[in-house]
Amino acid sequence: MSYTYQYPHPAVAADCVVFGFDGRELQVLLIERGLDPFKGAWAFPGGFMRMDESAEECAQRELREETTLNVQVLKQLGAFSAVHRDPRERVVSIAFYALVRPSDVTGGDDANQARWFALRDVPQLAFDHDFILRKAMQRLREDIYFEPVGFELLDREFTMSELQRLYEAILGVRFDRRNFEKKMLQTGILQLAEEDEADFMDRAAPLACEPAPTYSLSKPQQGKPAGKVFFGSKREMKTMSIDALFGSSDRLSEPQPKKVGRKGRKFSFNKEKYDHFKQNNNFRFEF
Amino acid sequence: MSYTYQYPHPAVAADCVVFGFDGRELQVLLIERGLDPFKGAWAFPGGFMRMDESAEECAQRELREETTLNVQVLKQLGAFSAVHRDPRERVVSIAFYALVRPSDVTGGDDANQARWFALRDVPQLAFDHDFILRKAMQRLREDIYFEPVGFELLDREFTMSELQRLYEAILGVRFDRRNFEKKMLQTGILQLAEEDEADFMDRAAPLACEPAPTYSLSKPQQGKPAGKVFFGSKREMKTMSIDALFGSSDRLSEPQPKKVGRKGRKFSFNKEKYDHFKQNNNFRFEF
DNA sequence: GCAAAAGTGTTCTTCGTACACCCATGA
DNA sequence: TCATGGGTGTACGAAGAACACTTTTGC
Repeated sequence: MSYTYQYPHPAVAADCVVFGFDGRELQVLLIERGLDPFKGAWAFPGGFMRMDESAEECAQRELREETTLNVQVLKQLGAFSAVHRDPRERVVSIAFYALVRPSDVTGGDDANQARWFALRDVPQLAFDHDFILRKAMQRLREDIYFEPVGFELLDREFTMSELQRLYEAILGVRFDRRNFEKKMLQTGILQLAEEDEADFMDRAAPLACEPAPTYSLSKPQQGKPAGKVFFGSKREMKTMSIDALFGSSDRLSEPQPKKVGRKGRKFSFNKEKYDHFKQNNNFRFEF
Repeated sequence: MSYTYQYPHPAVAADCVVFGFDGRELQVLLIERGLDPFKGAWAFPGGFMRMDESAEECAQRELREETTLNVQVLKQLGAFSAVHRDPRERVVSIAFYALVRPSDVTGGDDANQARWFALRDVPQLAFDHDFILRKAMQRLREDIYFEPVGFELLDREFTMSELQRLYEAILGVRFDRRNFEKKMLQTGILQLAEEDEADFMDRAAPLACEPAPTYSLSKPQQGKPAGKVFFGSKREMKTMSIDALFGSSDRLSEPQPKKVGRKGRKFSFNKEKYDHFKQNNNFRFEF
């Protein structure tokens, strides 16, 4: 079978940058290439677009085929169209990124050569995928200003410090614990997870029927609108380049604790508010 | 001549959304289509990508050919790849947007069917270009948070209210004049245009050799770092949809003064700071 | 003269930020 | 017992937001 056109056409492919979070570091899902070019090198899942699917559908399909991952939401990073980015023929790649939870992945690791890499351990990638990864990181950092991102990356319940570590991993900054918690709760996007909620009621309710006023921090302030939320320290951020996230700087290597959060109140996202923020892009997050 | 491939390939095109500002309204540059499909309809300048150029180069070239405009900076909006977006064959379009100054355009209107449309007057467009325009507007509104945008859209010298009108046109909000000026000057990105600077010295210097302290507003505060800059009223913004900018809402139609700025101190951008902000994306603008 | 725009400061309130001590857990 | 992390509140300063009157200009 062959296909003939009056003018030359490039091939069009879709590639997919999948981010995960193991509670400590940001990770990326890669595939080991089994064929030339770049045989043996690592690359993003992806492949050529069919004529009856959009680029997004293609990315979704390839991801499913190559990693067994079923991802609902893909965000387009853009088209990469440098003339010689593929040695075989002219290929324009449309790249996407996706966020997945650790729990969604553990089951389906049937894929032969799919593997998670911590961002700092990512080897040199095939094609222009290093470049694409950089773009994806940039984009993730930009998006986090306007959209809460944790819901897709964390398990349903998480501690405040897990959430904080996620933000720190993505932005490459460290926040003051108390301020982080304060501002995160101010948004009203978080609620105590059920168990803890029950626990909380147990402690608070036996004597008084109303929620103990001393725990007002634990409950999202329903009355007030969420308002702006700005985090952390400008100075720290300014001096931190995106390279830090790739391990080429050692700024982030120093504070590397051994174990992940021991105990702590569990939170979950208020789905309604979360979706609202996602849709309206009115969640703000400043370093 | 014909080109044959083992697998089907889509055609790849680049389209270009060019924004301009006439001092009052945001405008878009459109081309009347001379051929089917959509003959007679308006569309963005654009065309098919050659094998020896990137999508960006293609957009640049097509823009030059169709409108005689030479645009340095194109920003990619993304790829549009819906299966049936072009009735002829499968076409993936990579869209860009550009900002140009009125003064850069007046000269070269050799292009037959190129025309500026105020955003509210844009007719229904060919292909999925309506959709692309919406994306472009969204993107422009997002970008304006992180990058000063005026330099590319305003003439070298402009009054504070021209700048304000530009921001209002893009964001679909109205700002308090005094607060807008205050915060804009705080950034240090503006300076008095030369004539006015001279005028200012004339008035201030004859008696005292030092700049008159009463005019401190007129000079960017060089000492302090720019810091964050947030504008306007949250409430107004919240209730204003992007539709307002397309004229489907009448919120913006009411306050429509007849004439453009009469007189006022002229400002220009401090090129150095401007480029710095552009590069580092550390300019912030909040409604 | 009249309508529209330009020029100009202050006050109140909100929010960001910095910061320290005690307790619980697990090694 | 020691190290790590969790839990909690306050005080200061910066910045946003609201706001009115006078002068100038163009018609």
